Amino acid sequence: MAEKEKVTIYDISEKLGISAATVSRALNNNSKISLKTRELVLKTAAEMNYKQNRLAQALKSGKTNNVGVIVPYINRNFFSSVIRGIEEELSPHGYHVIICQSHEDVQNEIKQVNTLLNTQVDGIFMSVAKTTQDTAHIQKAVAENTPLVFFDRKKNVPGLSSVTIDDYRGGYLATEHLIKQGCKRIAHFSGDLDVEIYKNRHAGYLAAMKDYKVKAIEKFSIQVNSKLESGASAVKNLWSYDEKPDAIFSASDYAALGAIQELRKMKVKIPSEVCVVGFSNEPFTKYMELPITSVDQTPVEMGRNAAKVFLEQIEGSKTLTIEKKVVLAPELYIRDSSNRKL
Amino acid sequence: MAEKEKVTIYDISEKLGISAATVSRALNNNSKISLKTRELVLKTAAEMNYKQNRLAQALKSGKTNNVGVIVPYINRNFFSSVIRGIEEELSPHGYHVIICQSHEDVQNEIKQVNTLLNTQVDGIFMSVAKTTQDTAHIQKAVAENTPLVFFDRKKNVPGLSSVTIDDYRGGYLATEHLIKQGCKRIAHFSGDLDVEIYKNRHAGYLAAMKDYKVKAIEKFSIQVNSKLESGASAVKNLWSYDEKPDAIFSASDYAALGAIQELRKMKVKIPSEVCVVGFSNEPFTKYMELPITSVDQTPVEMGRNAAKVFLEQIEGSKTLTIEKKVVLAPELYIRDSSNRKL
DNA sequence: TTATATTTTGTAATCGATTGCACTAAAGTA
DNA sequence: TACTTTAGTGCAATCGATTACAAAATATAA
Repeated sequence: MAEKEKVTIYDISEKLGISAATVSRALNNNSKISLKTRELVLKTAAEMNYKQNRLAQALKSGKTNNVGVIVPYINRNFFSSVIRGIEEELSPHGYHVIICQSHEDVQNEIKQVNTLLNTQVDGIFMSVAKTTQDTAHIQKAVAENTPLVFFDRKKNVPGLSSVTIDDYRGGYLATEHLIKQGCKRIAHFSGDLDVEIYKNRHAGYLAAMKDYKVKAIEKFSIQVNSKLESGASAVKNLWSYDEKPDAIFSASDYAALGAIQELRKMKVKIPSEVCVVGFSNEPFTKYMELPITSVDQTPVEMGRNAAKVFLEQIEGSKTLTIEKKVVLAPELYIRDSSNRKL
Repeated sequence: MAEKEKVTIYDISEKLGISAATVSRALNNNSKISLKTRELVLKTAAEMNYKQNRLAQALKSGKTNNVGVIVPYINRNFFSSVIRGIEEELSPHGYHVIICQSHEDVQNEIKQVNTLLNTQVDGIFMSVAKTTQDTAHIQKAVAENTPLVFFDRKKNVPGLSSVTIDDYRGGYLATEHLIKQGCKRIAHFSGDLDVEIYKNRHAGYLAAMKDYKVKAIEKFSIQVNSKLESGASAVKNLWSYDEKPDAIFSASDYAALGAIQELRKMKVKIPSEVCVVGFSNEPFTKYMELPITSVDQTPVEMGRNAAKVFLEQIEGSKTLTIEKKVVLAPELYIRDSSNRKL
């Protein structure tokens, strides 16, 4: 009904008796055009409620002002926070953010990259799926000259930038803190060591142990996944040994929580007998009755930084590929689960 | 460098010595075209690695295959879960999801609606900002014939569909549960009663009280916001009275948690002396040592349903506007904070 | 075999904005 | 006055795909 007819530059040109080219030039505010015509056009355009057709513009220029973000799941606090950062940094520059989920599966990831490239996004942000090994689909972006920025979980692909946190440092900080609490037998719950971030957290743990001359007991390093049960069963496992840990540094907050719950059942006192530190600073960690110490990954900042890297890339000369590796400093939030000085 | 030349239908038509129109028809698989040519074209297209230019297509057809979602903040669990539902339902249909944040501010909301309409999205999903009163910007979508589906927080605009949960029922269920636990003096923490969802939860609370002939004490209804402190101070307030509540139904999980923390400080036993029920089923509620009973809003389902409504709208006849109000049933997750039968 | 119906294909316009090139008119120079 | 600049516009092609209409090719009927 109301079906507003869309106003085009042709409507304006007709109304003013000038060519559409002139209208376009006036609107774009640059070329050589007389002040008089420009003002007339701008005024008329406003009166007629003209709105640029961004599709036509995109077709002509090849620039869509859309970027894509690929994450495993959008409703994980960490990822949605990164996306928030990206959106807030990019939105003032006129970009729209398209979100895609890989469901932690390479096949989906490949599909998503392809459709994003096909819709001609101006850039792609991604945190790769845990299982991603081959990077052919990612290199396609390079081949098509579409900037791609990794965040958190990256792959080493020449020409591509990344924004990550210093997981090694995060692991180091957490472990150092435990050592300073007087802990001597510190266990580590790591994620899949084939995934870079977990490998680095583990390395940070080992480095701190070494620096402070605390013996790292091999069987105290246990691989878990991000589930409560996984942390719980790791604890059962550890407590079956004669020599029991007096601290746990878990690369996952969920596993840390599972561990705490299990320890409670076993009447082990936290933090006096065992200190626990998690990783990610999930919202729940600070709400617990026994708030959990955790390493914060500053996800919103990560998103903002990824966006900035993208903008530099776009605004810089197109031919020159800059490969920028931004590494953010994680922050340790010390809470009751590991604070003996209460 | 590699800068792959994009293959167009003209390249194919040239290679095969036929017209681009024929190629287009073969690709679109519909019109009358000989089987022979179609197969030849499809084969060649595949060989040449042809990819449709979605921009050109969008310009011609006016359909972008993009939809926009406007939420207050994307990194709130509820909203990101709804978005997940929308994405998962729409992605198989070839749609991309663009996300926008209103930051709970009408001015931003207006801006977002406008830029989404300007980029010609095929549809808009939104949960309005708390402060939104005027709906002129929303009616603009109606005027431009762009389907708009509200979820959770809606406005009454003729012609627009919505997917919400039955907040009234949620409030009723929570209150009924408390009554069945034997509670007689049930307090209610409500949100801003100008906001429909909070009004309805409140109404559900009152209705259950009435149905079960439990006296609703006026001063036991307190307006809070979604902050821990707000819940804590509401408790202080309530406990200054001679007659103290023996249950709290909070329309916010955060306020419920704040209340629990305050009650703990006051050495009030939960659930034996006071039962507490929250609303939203935030992830943290189930992780607490004293897990909190809460009303689940089935956000992913809400997103899926909103997407379905949109698809119906799109696929149905364009002229006929269907106004569909989907109301989902909330679910009460009973946990220790209100379960006396432990 | 010729006339007619039916497929199949091509031509050209269209979606809206941008831009190289050409042209006009006004200003500047000798 | 005659000639060169230069500012300001218009023309028309372009970005790629779609589609009404016309034309050609093929099939069917008489």
